[in-house]
Amino acid sequence: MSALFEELVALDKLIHEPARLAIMTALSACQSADFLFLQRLTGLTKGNLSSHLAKLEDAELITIEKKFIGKKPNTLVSLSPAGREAIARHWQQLESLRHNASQWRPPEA
Amino acid sequence: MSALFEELVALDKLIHEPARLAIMTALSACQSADFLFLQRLTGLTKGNLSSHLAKLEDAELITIEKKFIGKKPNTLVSLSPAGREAIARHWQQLESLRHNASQWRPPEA
DNA sequence: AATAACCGGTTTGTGATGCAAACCTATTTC
DNA sequence: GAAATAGGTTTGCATCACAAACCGGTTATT
Repeated sequence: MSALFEELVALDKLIHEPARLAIMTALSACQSADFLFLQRLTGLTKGNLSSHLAKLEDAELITIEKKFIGKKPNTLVSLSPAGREAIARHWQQLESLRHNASQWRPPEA
Repeated sequence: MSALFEELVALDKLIHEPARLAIMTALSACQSADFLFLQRLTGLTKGNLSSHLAKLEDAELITIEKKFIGKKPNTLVSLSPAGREAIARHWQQLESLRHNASQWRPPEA
């Protein structure tokens, strides 16, 4: 019944935020991606991408490896197992909530 | 190509916020609902529900009518035409983004 | 060999936001 | 007539997203 909407309200905001939802969704389609690739993909500025990644890393949803390719620094981002599960689950929640809500009827006044 | 993810990043945050997504989604299934009904449905406190409604009203996505039922004040909330369109559109966006992203493949490095 | 421009980011500053708690006015209950 | 309840609004604070400044190194430019 109304558990539907309470569940909606309680969606994990760390993942729900649009930029991070985009990052996580993109990562879920590949094993890893580098910083610049993600930046171009999402259209975020470096600064914002950097801080979103930091939050996802703090939450242990992604792992970040920094190394040098030749003389250039390179940051490689990948989903952790927990992250892969979390993003899949988030989309499932949204999908089922949307579906269930579409056939929900308010209890007659 | 990457437009997918840029579109995700650009989701309307006014509607995307979980509590408001729940409010709008619930409203989309009925013509109108009163304050307490929405409060029980979403589990929000009065204060937070009130300020979320104020934001939605400012954006002209909902209309709020206050009247008295007998001696008690009563606040009736309904979607505006724009609001009805906006919430439908938001779910469509999410749905199609999720679907498209699931078959997206990163361009080979 | 300076210097300017670029690459790949991180840190900082700030305005907006979500939430909880306090408050308010009127009514009902004890 | 005091206390609880209904139906909200306002206030205060802590967090957050975004832009802009910064930074260490590298590659042109002169």
